[in-house]
Amino acid sequence: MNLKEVAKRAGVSIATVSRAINNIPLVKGATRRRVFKAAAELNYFPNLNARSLAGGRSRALGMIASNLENPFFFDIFRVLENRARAHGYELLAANTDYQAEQLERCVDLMIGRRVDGLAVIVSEMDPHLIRKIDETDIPAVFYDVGSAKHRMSNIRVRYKNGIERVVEYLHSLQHSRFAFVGHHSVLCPTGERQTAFLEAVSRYSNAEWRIVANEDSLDGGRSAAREIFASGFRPTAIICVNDFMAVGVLRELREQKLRVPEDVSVTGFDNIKLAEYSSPPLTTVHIPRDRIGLLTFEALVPESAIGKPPGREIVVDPEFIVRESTGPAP
Amino acid sequence: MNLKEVAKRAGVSIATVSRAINNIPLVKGATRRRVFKAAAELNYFPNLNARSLAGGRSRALGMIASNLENPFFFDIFRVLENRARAHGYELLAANTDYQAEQLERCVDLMIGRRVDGLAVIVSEMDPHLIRKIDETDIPAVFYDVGSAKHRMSNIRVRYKNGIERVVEYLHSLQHSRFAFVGHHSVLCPTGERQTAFLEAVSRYSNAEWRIVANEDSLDGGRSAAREIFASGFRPTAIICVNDFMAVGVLRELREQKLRVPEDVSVTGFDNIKLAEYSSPPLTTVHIPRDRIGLLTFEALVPESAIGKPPGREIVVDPEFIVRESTGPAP
DNA sequence: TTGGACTATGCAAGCGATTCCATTACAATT
DNA sequence: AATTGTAATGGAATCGCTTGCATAGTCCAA
Repeated sequence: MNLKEVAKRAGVSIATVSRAINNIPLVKGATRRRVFKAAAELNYFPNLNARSLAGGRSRALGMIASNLENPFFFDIFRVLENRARAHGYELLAANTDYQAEQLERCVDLMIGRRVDGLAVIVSEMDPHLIRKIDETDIPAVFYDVGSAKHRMSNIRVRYKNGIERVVEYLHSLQHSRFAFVGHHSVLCPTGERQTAFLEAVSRYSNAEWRIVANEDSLDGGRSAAREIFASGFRPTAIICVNDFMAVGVLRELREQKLRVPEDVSVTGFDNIKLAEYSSPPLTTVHIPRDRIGLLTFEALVPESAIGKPPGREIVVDPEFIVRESTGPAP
Repeated sequence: MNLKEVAKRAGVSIATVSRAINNIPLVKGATRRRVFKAAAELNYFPNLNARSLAGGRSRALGMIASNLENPFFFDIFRVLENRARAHGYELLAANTDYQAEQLERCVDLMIGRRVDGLAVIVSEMDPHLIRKIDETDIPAVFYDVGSAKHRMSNIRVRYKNGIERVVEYLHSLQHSRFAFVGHHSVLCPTGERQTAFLEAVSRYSNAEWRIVANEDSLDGGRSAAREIFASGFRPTAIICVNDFMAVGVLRELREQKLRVPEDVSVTGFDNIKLAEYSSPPLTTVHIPRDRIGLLTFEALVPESAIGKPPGREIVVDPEFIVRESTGPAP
C-alpha cells in the first residue's frame, strides 16, 4: 500500500497525503481526516526506506557495541534508545562480538542505512574505520579512542583512576598476591585497565602478580580463574576487568571451595546490576552508563544539545564502590 | 556518493555499476575491476534504503522482544542474528519492555522498514496486532499465541510440562508451602506457567501457596521475594517464572540470612547461562533457545527450509534440570 | 466588484538504487 | 564475408516518498 492509493481513495494528491501523514499544519482539518480515514481503511504504512531516500535523512541512529550480552553495553543501549525515541529517532543496534571483521560489516551496514548518527562503543576500533566513518560526514561518537574532531566526539573513561583505587584498597587490606583477569580485546579499555594494574601493583615491592585473559563472558571469567589456579599461583585478590567476568570468577571459586572474601578477594568493574546481585555482592568501580548514553545522544543529535560544540571530548570519571567480595588478606 | 558518480568515474552506465557491485556474473572482469576501483576511490557505500525501495525487499529481518536484557530473549536474538547474517540478511531488533504501546510502535517501525520477516517474541501480544501484521503479507513468527495460518507461524513452548515437573519434584522432597514469582505480563507465557503452577499445586491436599508478581528484572525478583516475606507467608520453596527473577530472589534470601536450599528451595525457568553461575546454581527448566532461534529463522525465510510449509505450528519441549538450589524441605 | 493576502492543494522533479528490454561487440560458424 | 549466437553494456522506467514552486480557493477590505 502506498501514498498513491491513499491519495486516490481520499480524493486528493499524494503531496497532500504526505503532508497530512507528516502532520504538516498546512492541511485543512477536513482533508486531514479524509486522508487518515483512507489510510486506515487501506492499512497503509509509510515506507520508511522511501522516506529516508526522499527526505535525505533516515531518522535513525546507529549503535555498535562489542558485546550487547554484557549489561554494561546493554545499559548504554537502553538509555540511547530512550533518548532516540523521545526525539523521534529509531535506534539500530549491532553487535560485533569483539571481532574486527564484524565491526567492519556493521559499520558498512550503518553507513549503508544512512544513519543520522553513529555511536561505536567497542574496544576493537581501528583507525582505518574511523577514517571511513569520518569521510561520510555522519556525526559519530567513539569510545576511548583518539581525540575529537570535525563532527566526531570521543568518550574517555578514566579507567586508570578506578584501577588505582582498587589496587590501593586491596593493598591497604594487606593483599600482596594479585591476579588480573582481562578479556581478549586488543585495544584500549582492557589495555588501559591492564596497564594501570601493572603500574599500580609495581609500586609495591612485596607484590606478586599474574595476568590472564579470556573471552568477555561468564564462561570466560570462569576459565580465566581456572587458568590461574592451574598455573599454581595462589592469589589473595583477583581483579577483574569487568563485573561480568567477575561473576564467572566467583563461580569457579565456589567450585574450588574457596570462600570470598575470607580466602580470596574479588573485584569487578562497571557496577552493572548483576554486581549487586552476585553472591557475595561485588566490590567494583562504577561507570556512569546513564551519563555516557545521554552524552552520546547529545553528541549525535546536535539540536538536542544547543550550545555544545559538535565534536567534543567527553571525560567520564569512575567511582569506587566497596561491597562484600573484598576483605583482609588471609 | 551514489551510483551515478561511480558510473561516471568508471566510464560505464549505472546499470553496469549496479551489476558489478551486486556480483552479477554478466559483468566482464576488466569492467568489474574498473568499477570497484572507482567505488573505492569515491568512498562509495550502496544506499540500502534506495536498494530496498527499488529491489522490493529489504534483506532485513525484524525481531521484537519483550525484554532483551533478559538473556532468554538475547540468546534467541543471537541465534537469529547469526542465521540472518549467514543468509545475507541483517537483523533489526527492538525492545518493548512489556509495554503494549511500545509493541505497537515497534511493529509499525518494522512494517515501515518493510522487513522481509518478523519475529515477535513477546508475551504482551494483542490480536489486533496480529491482524495488522497478517494484512501486510510479511512472513511472521509469534510466540505462544493462537495457531499458525497463511504465512504466519507460531512457536509454542510446553511450559505446563516444565512447571509440573518442578512442582512434582519439590513435592517429592516434602515441600508443602509454595510461592510462585511471576512477572507483570498479561498474556500467555507467565499466564501459562502460573496456571500450571496452580493446577499442579492444587493436587496436593496439604499444600499452601501464594502468588506474587513484579517486573521481569533482578530488582523485580528481589522485590517479589520481599513481598512474600512481608506478607508473613513462609514458603519452603519458591518457584520463579524465570531464572532472571530467580537470581533476584536468591539475593533477597541472602539478605534475610536464609540458606538455599537448606532453609528454602528456589527454582528458575529457561536455563539461561546465569542460572549456572548463580550461587547456588539454579534448579531450572531448560528451554532450547537455539532451537527456537533456528526454527524462527526457518519460518521467516522459506528458502532456508525447503519442504517445510510456510505457516506452521512449532512445539518446543522443555527439560527439567536439577542443580543445587533445591533440597529437602526443612 | 475587485484585488490582495493568505491558506490549501496539486504538479513534478528528484532521492539512489534495480531490472527489463534493447543494443552493441565480438567470436564462431557457414 | 556474411550470419548468427552469446556475452557485455546501456537506456529508461520504476520503487514510494518529500518538497519547492505554481496554482486554485477563500475571505475580507477598499
